[in-house]
Amino acid sequence: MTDRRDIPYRFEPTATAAQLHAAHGDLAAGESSGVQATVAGRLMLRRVQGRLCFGTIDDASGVRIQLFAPAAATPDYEEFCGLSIGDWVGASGEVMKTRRGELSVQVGDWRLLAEARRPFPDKWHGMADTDTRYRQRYVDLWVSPGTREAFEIRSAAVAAIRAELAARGFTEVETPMLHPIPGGAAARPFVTHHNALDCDFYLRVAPELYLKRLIVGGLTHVFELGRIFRNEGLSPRHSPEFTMLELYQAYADYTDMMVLIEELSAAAATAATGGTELEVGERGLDLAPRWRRATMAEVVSEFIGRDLPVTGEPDSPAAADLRREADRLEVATEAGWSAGRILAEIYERRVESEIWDPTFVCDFPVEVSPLARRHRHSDGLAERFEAVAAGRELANAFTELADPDEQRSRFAAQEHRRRGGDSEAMTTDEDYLRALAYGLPPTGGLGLGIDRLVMLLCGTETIRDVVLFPTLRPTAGGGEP
RNA sequence: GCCCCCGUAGCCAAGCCCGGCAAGGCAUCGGACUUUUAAUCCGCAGAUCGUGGGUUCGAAUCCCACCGGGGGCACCA
Repeated sequence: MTDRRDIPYRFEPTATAAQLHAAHGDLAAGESSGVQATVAGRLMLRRVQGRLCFGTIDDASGVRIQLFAPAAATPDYEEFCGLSIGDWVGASGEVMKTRRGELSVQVGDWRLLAEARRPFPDKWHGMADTDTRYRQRYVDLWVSPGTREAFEIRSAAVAAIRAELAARGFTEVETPMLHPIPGGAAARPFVTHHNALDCDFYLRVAPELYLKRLIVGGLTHVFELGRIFRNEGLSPRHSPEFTMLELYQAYADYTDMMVLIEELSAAAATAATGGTELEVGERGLDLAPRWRRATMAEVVSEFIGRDLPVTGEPDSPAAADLRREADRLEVATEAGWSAGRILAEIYERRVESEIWDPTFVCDFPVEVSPLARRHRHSDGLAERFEAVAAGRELANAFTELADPDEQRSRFAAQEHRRRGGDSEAMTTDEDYLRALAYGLPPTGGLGLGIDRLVMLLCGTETIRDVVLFPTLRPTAGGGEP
């Protein structure tokens, strides 16, 4: 005789709930299929009615299926009725529809697969406390509608991006996460220590400088899709660890990167949601190419309502003009900032969040773009853009700066800012300069925030909804008793 | 780091302004029920009201500090 409480070492379902609904959904109410099936999942609902018991299990296949257990046919019926909501159960029997037309497996045999020793949340209200949802995601995934879906969207989007890049001949690589010199982005790093080498390392803030070393090394199409770490504030749009697609393509420039971002984003949206038209909050958004291209000067001028100067030394009339606008918009500036720096500040603080439809904001001031090549036509600007949608930055890209001498002077300018108290300014990476000295061909590169893209696909306002285990302050002992 | 809001049973919650026995629902436990769909009906039990201090005859409620979360600012993508 089977001990139903004896957990088996192995269990073999023959069908998922989704498969059974697809194969037998057209059975008439009260009809039996004659087909045997074994299903397994978590018991989400249970209705005992005297000599009949109905259970609803969720097997994560997207739909639930009912277990129909008549006392006369179900072994250990009393014990079956005693199963708790949240228990994992496997059941075998004929696929049938009840008189009320609910597709079910009539339980001819069953096993307990795991006991829920802690009670599951309310079957109707679910889990409302965000703290508990994030800390106990293993419960949230079962009881909160949409949680699992968000991570399926995320998985589909990432898979689509990898497939698109493979089809274009890109090589996926993995570069160090432990960096002796933090580089590739203006951000404060996490610091850690290696005992055997007795030296500090920084968790990477960007893989950029390593990936460009690979272009020097002849890997002409490379990308890395992985976690990066920035020791900065948390917000609905910022997580200390987040996922970035970073990509470099030899012989390409930033206009090629625009096309690539459009195509990758549209492919990810289509794979994950079935189309490029999305709903974010109350508003619609379409990721289909072709996205708007506008210069930073244009979008800021539009916002303010008149043409603005773009470049100028700190003491120029252009800088004074922009400073007046910044003051009027209550954007703080510092003495010694060039016109471009002020323009970029106004853009970041006031304009970016107002841009809704997907837009490439192009031609950043060169002084805020230390790794981007100077614009081929416009003095004082760099061939750099950010992709913006729904008021949020999605991606950052440029035509890469390849000249080692100019790169050295750009690093020097960053060092100067660092000495001035800017803790996010870059430090000089001598080995990177050496790599450039071996020759970096014309190259386009991009960094695309995967979490931000998935947020658009899910229509959510908070990054924690697309991160399985968001960073939270640890609790004593790692959890409640 | 600063500002605002929140924290009541395993879960969802009322009560808090205006101090006076801590509602209700789900889950659990016991009972009834042979086609349920958040099953229904009857009954039992379950609460250091986030933690600590203060005011008061009396504090979930008012005050202070701390812990945790959310939002905003700052910083950034």
